[in-house]
Amino acid sequence: MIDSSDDIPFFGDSEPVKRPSGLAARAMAARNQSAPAPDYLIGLNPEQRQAVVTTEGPLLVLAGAGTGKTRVLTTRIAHILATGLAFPSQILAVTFTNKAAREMKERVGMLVGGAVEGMPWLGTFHSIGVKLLRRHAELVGLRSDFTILDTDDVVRLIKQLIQAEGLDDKRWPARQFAQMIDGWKNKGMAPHEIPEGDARAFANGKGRELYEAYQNRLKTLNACDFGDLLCHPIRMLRANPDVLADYHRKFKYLLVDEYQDTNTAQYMWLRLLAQRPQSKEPGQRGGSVNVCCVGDDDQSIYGWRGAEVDNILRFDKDFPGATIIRLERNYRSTEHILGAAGHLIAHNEGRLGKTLFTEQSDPEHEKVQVHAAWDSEEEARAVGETIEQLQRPDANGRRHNLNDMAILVRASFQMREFEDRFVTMGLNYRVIGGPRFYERQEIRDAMAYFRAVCQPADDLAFERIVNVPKRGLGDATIRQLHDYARARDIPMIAAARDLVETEELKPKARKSLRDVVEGFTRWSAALENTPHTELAERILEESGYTEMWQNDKSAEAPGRLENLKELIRSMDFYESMRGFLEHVALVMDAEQNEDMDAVSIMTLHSAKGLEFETVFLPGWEEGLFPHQRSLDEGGRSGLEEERRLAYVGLTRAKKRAHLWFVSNRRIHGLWQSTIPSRFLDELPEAHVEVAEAEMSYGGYNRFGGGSSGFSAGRQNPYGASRFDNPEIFASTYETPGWKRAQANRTDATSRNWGSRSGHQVERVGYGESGPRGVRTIEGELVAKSTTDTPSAFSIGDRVFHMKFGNGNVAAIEGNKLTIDFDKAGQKRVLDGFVTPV
DNA sequence: CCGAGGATAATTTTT
DNA sequence: TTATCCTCGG
Repeated sequence: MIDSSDDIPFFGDSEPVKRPSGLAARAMAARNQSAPAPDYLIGLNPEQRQAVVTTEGPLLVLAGAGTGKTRVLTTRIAHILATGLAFPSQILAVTFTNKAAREMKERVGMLVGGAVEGMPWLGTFHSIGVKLLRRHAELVGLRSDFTILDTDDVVRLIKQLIQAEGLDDKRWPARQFAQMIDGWKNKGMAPHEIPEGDARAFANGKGRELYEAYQNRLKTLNACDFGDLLCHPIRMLRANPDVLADYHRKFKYLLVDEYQDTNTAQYMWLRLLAQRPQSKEPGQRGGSVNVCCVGDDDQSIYGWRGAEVDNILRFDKDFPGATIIRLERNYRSTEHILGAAGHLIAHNEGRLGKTLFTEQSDPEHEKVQVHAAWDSEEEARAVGETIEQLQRPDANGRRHNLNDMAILVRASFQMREFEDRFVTMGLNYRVIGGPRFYERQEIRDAMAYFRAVCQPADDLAFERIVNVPKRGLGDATIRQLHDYARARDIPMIAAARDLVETEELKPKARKSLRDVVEGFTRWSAALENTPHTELAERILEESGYTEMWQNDKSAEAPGRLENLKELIRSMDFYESMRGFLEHVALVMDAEQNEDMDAVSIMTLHSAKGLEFETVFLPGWEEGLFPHQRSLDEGGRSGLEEERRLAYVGLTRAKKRAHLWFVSNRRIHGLWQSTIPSRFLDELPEAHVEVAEAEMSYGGYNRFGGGSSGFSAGRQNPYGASRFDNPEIFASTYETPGWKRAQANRTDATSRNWGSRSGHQVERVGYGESGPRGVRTIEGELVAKSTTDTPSAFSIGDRVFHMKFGNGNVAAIEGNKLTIDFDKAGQKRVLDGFVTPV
C-alpha cells in the first residue's frame, strides 16, 4: 500500500487517536458550555457562519466569486474537527486540482494547528480514487501496484490497437479515440454501456470493440488511465456492498469543492459514498447524508470536458431536504466590476441565481473600461502602454506591481502578440499554463526508464525507451519483441530477456538488446538497496540517456539536461522511486517562480480561482469570444458557457478591468475583419465606460482615413451594436434598436454559424447591400471553400483594403489574394475584404 | 537513421 | 501563418 498517511485505524475509528488541544480544545469547551463562539468563527459573515455550522444533512453552498468559499470550506472542516464530530480520517474532502487540495490542507492545518494529523482523505477525485483502488485493486482485476497512464501513453497504446485492427490510423486518429474513451469514462460508461451511435461512429463501426480491446490491454498492462481512477472505484463499490458499507461507516462527512465542475462519473462516485443507509450511529441523523457541496453554477466553464452543470442545479432534488446557502457578499471587487459581471451573467438562463454585492463602494472607483483597437498588434501595444502607465508612480506616489496585473485571453494563440510586445518593451511577464514540466520529452523519457524499472509489466514505458538513445533496435526488432510477448502473454522486458538467449535476432540487435536487458536487471536489483535519487542518476547515466543529450548540439539540449537534474533533485522529496512516480502521475504541475515582479499572461480557464488588482481582457470579438467553436458545437449552452467564462474573467479583477476588442485579427494567417463581442453589449451602461484615444498611438493612423481608423465603413452583420459607431463610442452610450439587433443576431447565428461542413459560408464585401449575410471569421471554413469558388478578381486588379489601403493583386488562389500594397507591402487576404478601385 | 518537405490542423485543460 | 506530424528518400 502506497499511502502511509492514513495511520489512523481504518475501520472502527471509535477511539480518539489524539485529543484535540489548543484551539480545538477551546472550541470543544465552547460547544459544551454554550460559551461565546470559538475564535475560528469570528470574522465570518452570517451566511458563511451558517455554512460552517450546518454540519448535519445535505448542504449546498452557492459561493459566488470572491465570497470566501475556501474559507468556509476550511473553517467547516476545522469546526467538525474542533467539535469532535469526526476525526480527520472520517472526513472525505474532494477537490478538482492538486493545487486546491494542497491549499485546503494548508489552511485547515493553520486553523486547527498541530492538534490533528493531516487529513488522509483530502485530495482530488483522482488521488482518492487511486487510494481506494490500491486497497481493493484485486476486486477490479488489477494488482495494487498498477501503473497510471497519462494521455500520451494512452494515445500511443490506442494507436497500436488501431493498427493491430488493421485500420488506417490516419483516418481514425488515436487522439480522437482517446478523447472519446475519456468522454465515455466521464460518464461512467463501460464498453457495453456506450450508445450504439457512439460505437458506430469510430473505426468503421468498431468503436465498442476497440474500447473493449483497450480495456483488456490495460488489464494486461496492470494499468489505469485517468478515467479508470473514477470508474473502477464506482464499479468496485457497486459490486461489493460490504466494502461500500465499510466506507459508509467510515466517512461521517463529505465535502466537495467546485461542485459545478463534477462530471457524471464523479457524481455517481459521490452519490455512492453519500447515500448511506439508515444509521443509528451518533453524529448522524438516521439516513441523512452529511454531504456539503460548494460551488458556483455561474463559474462552470468545463462543460467541454464532461462537467455537468446540471449536477449543481439539481442538488436539492438529488438530496431531498437539502439546505441551500448563498454566499453573495463579495470581498474582492469594486461595485462596478460586480455590476458589470452581474448584469452580463444575468443573460444566462438556467442558473440558480445569485447577485453579488459589495460594501466597497466609492465614487473614486474606476468603471469597467472598454477599449477598441484597430488590430491585435495595436491591442498589445496599448495594453503594454497602460501597464507602463500603471507602473509609474501616480499623483500620490503610488505605483502598481506587475504581479497585480494579468492579461486573460480566450485562446492561447492570443498570448504571442503580448509576449512579443513585452519582449520589445522589456516588460517582465510570465505565462501561466502552457506545456508543463512533466510533459517535456526528456522528463517523460527519464520517467519511462524509472517506470520500467519499478514496474516490469509496464510495456509502454519499456517500449518508449528501448531505443532511446538509439541502439539500433528498430521497428523490426520491436515488432518481434511485441509478438513474442503477446504470444506468451508476458511483459516485453521478459520477452527481451528470453529472446537474447535465442538465435532469432540479428547479431547487432541482439547485442544491444542484451545490454538493455542487463541494465534493467541491474537496476531492478538495486531498487531495494540503493537510495532512489542515486539509482535514478545511475539509470540515466548507464543507459546512455544523459550522454545522448550531452552529444546533442541543438539549442534545447542544455535546457533538457538542466531539467533532468531538476527532476532528480525533486525526487529527493519522496521516500522511494515508486512514491515519486505515483506523485508525478497524479500531480502534473510544477511551481512557478513567484519572486519576479511580472505581468501574468494566461487563458481565462486557468485564471479561475485567481484574483488581480488589474485585469486586461483582450479579444472580445465575435468568433473569438464567444468562440466560434463553442457556438457551433454547443449551441445555446455553448454560448452560455462562454458567457460564464466572461463572467469568470471579469470577476478576477479587484480594482480595474480593461476590456478590448479589435477590428481586425489574423486568424490562421489571414486577416479577418471582426465585430465586437455581443458580451460587450450585455454590459450595463452604469458600470462601464468607453475609453477613448488609445487608438491614435504612435501615429498609427491608418489608411481607412477616419480619425480613429476604427469602424469607418465597417458593417456589422448583426445590425447595429453600440460599439459600431464612433460618435456613440465617444460618450452617450445609447443602445438604439438593440432589441431588434439582438433578434437579428440570434437569427443569423442559427442560420449560418452552425455550418461546419463548409461551402455555405456567405461572405459580404464591403459596402455591399442587399440581404445581410454573416461574415464568418472561421478561417477553416473560409479556407476550405477556396478551391471551387473562383475569385472575382484577376491578377493586376487595383484594389482597396481596409487595413492595408490600395494595392495590386499579385496572385490568386481560390478566394485568397496575394496583394502588393502600396504602403503595407505584400499580404495575403481574403477577396471578401477588398474592393475594386 | 536522419533530414527534408509535404500534409494537416490550428479553444479551453485536469487528472 | 505557423507548428507539428509523418512519410519518404538518401
